[in-house]
Amino acid sequence: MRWSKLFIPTLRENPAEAEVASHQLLLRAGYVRQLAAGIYNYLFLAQRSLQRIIHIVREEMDAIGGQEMLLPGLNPAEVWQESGRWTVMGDNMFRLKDRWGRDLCLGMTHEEVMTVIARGELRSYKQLPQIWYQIQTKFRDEPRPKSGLLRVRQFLMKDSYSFDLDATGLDISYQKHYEAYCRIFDRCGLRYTVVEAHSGAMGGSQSHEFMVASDAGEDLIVVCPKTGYAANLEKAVSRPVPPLMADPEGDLTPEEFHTPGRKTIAEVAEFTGLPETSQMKSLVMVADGQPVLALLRGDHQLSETKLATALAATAIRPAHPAEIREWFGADAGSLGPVGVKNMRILADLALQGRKNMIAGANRDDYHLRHVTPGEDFQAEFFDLRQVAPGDTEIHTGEPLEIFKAMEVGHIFKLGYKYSESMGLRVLDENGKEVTPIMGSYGIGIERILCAAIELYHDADGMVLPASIAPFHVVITPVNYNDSAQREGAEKLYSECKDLGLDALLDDRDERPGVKFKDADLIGVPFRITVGKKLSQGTVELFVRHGKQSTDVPAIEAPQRVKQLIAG
RNA sequence: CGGGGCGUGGCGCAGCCUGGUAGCGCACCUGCCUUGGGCGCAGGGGGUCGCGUGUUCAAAUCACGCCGCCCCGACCA
Repeated sequence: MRWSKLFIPTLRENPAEAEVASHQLLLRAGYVRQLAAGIYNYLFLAQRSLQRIIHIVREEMDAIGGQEMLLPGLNPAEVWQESGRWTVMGDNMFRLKDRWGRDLCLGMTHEEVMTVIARGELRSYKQLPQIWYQIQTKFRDEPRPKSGLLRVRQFLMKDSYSFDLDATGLDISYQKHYEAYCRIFDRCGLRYTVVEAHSGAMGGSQSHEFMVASDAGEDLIVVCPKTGYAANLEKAVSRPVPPLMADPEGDLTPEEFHTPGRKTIAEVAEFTGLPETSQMKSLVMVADGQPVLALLRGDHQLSETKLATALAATAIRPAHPAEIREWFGADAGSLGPVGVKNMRILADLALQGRKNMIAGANRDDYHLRHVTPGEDFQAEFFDLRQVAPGDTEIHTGEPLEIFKAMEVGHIFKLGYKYSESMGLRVLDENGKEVTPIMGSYGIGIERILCAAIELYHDADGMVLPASIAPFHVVITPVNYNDSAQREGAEKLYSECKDLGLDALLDDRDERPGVKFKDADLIGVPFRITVGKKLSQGTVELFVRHGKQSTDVPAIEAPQRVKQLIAG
């Protein structure tokens, strides 16, 4: 294509609202324009790049037997009410009414609709397994869209769903997806980590996320380079650093002492001269309307996800100050488990076996010393603790690393949640009715592009992998008014096209600097520069990644580009 | 939903405190010039100053209300 005819609105300066690199560059390079918060127009370059990503996704999904469909974005309320998610999704769901006042919503994902198709048509075990997928626009009314295309309200997702006769079948479908996802992200040129993910209180049994390490990401992941352990922080387990001071020996009796104005763990630690690891942290939470007391070692953080999982709760929040006062007769800062009878007490595993610790006395400005779990109060023990820097791998004690990452894919064993609640049944080989088991698998299409930009950019712009760049190569005559250069460039352009390369001819009457800057910005991986040396039959081959430039014979240049892309 | 910031030509900003002429850089258009990293000269077009109400002789500027966008937090199948 000829640049002079294209709409590629590059910007010299960074738009003020863009914070993360991918957002800045997508705007500057003329890929996208914002229409509203979290809603973007994908212009020519973005569309090309996304189509190349989609092409890769489609090839790999087809390769594992996936069958592409296209389901409606507009859904009737009924199917979501059947699964119960009409209410569970809350404000994150875009809802609307038709002219008759019937409730509709915009699809956030398509488990329900896929299950409706399946239950209407699948009759026999002979029809299983099935893998159905689509590449489709999803709508989510995010409370806070941010970071350009990273968290938006409308986005493209490849979502697939597997239907199997039994758990063994699901394992196979799951594994197929796992491997297909690796191939997809490999082909897109991403460096990624597969982590164990929280599968939710929603009946899921196993789940992996495909994460790209980046400070622009919103997730934290825990990785052990030595053992290969990798998990989302929501799910990760670890061996905590040992307590800094041994507990006093013996079964001592709890003893109240005055702690005026000391509310935080740090203040109490300083006041008592005992480290935070000798303190017991008491957090009052409300899970599905029920109060619960969560206990942790003083230096540890509660994982609300783990607590919710332990309680099988769907909604969890910290208690309000008024609730705490009502239930405990004291304010946060002086709370503890001793004498608490009106709620469940869950304690983190790190408190198991500890004794004679410091805890709040449930009396303002008083704490207790010599508090021992199992003796002075009873608690249910669970892993409630968030992995912290310095923790080690739970089995080996090898060091763990924690870093930010963005989620580009997620695979999920759904189990029977939707097939059960929505009445999907088939007959097995004995003629007995059985409920198929499902899996659900998503890929964020735009996030692949964002992740690639976050991973591969420099001060001059994007450095996209050839597989997802909008063009493979740009042919840049230094002076388009020079007829020799112009003709040489035209020739190279058609040769590139003949080789099957996606070529862009920069036929604009611009100064060379402008053309170079623009080409660098939009991230085309290769550039053939046609200048004065053309008279000796030589052009320049510029490699965007690394910015190396070499003189090559003009007749060889297109083939060289093709080889570099293949290699 | 809590906290903070911003809204002035397409983009980036100044002007606002202390009310009175809307300004700069880039981009754009025309002409000349130039052609290896966002050239140069000259001329030119384009702005309901987010919206509304109020104060005032007079509002981009002051007050109140609303809307939008960004950031932090909460939230995030």
